[in-house]
Amino acid sequence: MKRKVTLKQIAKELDVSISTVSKSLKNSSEISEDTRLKVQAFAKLYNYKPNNIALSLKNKKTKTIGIIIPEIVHHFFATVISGIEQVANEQGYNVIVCLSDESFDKEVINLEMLANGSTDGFIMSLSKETQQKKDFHHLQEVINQGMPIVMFDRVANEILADKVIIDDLLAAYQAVNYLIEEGRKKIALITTVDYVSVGKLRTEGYLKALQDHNIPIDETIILKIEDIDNCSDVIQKLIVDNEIDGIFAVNELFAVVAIKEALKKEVKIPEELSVIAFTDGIISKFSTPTITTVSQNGVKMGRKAAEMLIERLENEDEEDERYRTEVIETNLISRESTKT
Amino acid sequence: MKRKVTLKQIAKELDVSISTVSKSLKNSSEISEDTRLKVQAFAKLYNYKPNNIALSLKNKKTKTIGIIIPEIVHHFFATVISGIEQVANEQGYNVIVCLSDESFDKEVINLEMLANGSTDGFIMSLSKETQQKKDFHHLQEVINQGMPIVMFDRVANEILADKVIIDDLLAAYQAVNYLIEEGRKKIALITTVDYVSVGKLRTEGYLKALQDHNIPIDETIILKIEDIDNCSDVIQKLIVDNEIDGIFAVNELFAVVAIKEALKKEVKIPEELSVIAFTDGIISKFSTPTITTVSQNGVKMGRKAAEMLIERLENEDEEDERYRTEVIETNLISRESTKT
DNA sequence: TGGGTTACCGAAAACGTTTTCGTGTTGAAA
DNA sequence: TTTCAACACGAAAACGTTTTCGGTAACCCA
Repeated sequence: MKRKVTLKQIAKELDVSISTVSKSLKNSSEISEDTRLKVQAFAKLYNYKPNNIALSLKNKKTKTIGIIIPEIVHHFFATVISGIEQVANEQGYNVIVCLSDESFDKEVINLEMLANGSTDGFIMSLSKETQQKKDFHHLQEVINQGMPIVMFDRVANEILADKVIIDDLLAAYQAVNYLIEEGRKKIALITTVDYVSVGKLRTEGYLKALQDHNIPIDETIILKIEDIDNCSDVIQKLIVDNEIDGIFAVNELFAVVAIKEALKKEVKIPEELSVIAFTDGIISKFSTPTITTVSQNGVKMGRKAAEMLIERLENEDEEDERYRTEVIETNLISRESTKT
Repeated sequence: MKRKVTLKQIAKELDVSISTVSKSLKNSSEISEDTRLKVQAFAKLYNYKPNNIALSLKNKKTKTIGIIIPEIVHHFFATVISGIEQVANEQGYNVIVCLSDESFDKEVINLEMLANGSTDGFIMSLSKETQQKKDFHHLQEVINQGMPIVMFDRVANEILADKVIIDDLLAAYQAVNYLIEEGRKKIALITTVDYVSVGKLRTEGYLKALQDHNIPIDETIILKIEDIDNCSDVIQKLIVDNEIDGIFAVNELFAVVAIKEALKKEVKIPEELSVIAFTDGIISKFSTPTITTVSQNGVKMGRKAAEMLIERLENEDEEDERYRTEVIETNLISRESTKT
């Protein structure tokens, strides 16, 4: 087992100084061609590669991006990581991924851990608990230390930072509009609890669409679900008890459960009941019927977030305090769960 | 913006030496209580946290695990990462994720990049291209340098290293058995091209099950699919042209496409056609009908891989050359796509 | 008074780089 | 012969830690 070779070892073997070796490998004109080639040959032979840690310490740059997200077994977050990784890779950065598991404490711990030199900046989406507590001092502290943060999807208005979002309100508005224009009169909403920022915005979009079409808002067909694992009963009740003809769900899981419950009760989709879901994931594509969705381009969001972060990192001297919020466009993908 | 404070700065402020500060913070008995408390108070005030990079350089340990996988927008791989992250977190390690995109070159580049000091070891699953080329010198080189690697799922027999796998052959055998015992006589196989190690093993399991029950092997109902995106036509043809009554698919995507095509042709599932898929993902749970699957516990695989790697890292002095291959048990999850 | 402890602290090396600044040698010009 | 530039290379600092080794007092005991 041959351990990694260092400049010092090469220097010793060739009986020159460390500086000479370093310069030779960088093709410095200070060094004679003779020694230069000799050193390079030797380095190649022993497969010398500079030690990243030493470089990081010297340059005060790790070329590493920290990603902190609530979970990874989740189609949307996985696509975002994928997007981040693409541009990170192009620009010579690595990504180090931490999961908060929707926990405030884990989010804080991970952030502090990585902030001590391990990464140059962060891309993150807040945990539910953090959004509920509205406690963002950990973010602020990291920002104060001069580390840029780019937030995506679940962002905090209270924090001054670059952000990448979709227009949740507008997209929800358009989705509900779509149902209305299809002729649906009684459109239910299946959403999350309010403290999740995107859930709240999507709910607002739903309400606004109804209002703009003078459709009365019926609180009994607005379902706020906390426990995603045991939602089928309450969703079935929603469908059975009310004569709804449309459902707007803030994620595809709610939608697919709703469809399954509706089919059980022999409600025809899309003839009698039309369903639109937020987030275009794998479920919508393969469910029967396939589900019309608002597609949230995770890869694009990830790419954009990474681009914004890296740009800040590469121009750190400029210290531009004008933070940008980038809005990624969504589009409605028509499938079998709606008529038109 | 207050940058991170260092030992040196604290030392200067308090007019003591760096060593004194370091020792004070470590509660060394060498330092008088007076100075100790003074230093600690100051450090706390300025929120001192040791710089990870400097520590890594000194200790020659990064406390970081490199993960290299083919893709991340993939339920199985995401669960594995999740499992790895769990135990890494418990043990104070971070994970840095790289994607090979099924490309040999990217796998090599990522591996070499991270091997230069960024990580203490690797957990990886080979890209398709690597398996096809059977070129593993990049792995061997890293191992020779003393970095432990744990391979999972798509492993290479040629490489001596710790591995975490499932018994693909046995699991496939059992799945096909299940169909046979259900009374199915003509069972088709939908699989990948042969160079993917797990695909090959699962195919072998299928063949063995048929042989053991004296069912003749019919090559016309064995489908090897290369292009996963355009497989529906050929799968439909398989179903229509042959009077099959069972399908064993090596992943859930093939299965769900098969089910959709069958339903289109009004083939009743599971009455006329029974379907079992490998890999228990999100599709199987929410497809209609839900799909009976061989569950491959990704979280468990990830956890085990991380445990094995960390154990090696923490006992590096011992240099135990006996590599282990851990087999994670699978289980068959009965759902609606099969009768019993 | 001298020798030995003990308590407290600092200097310096080490990890592996890069880079600035010297320094010595050579050759040519004056 | 002197002077100066060009050339080739090395020493050392710096990044932020930890840890070993010394060193200097003060104290105790004989």
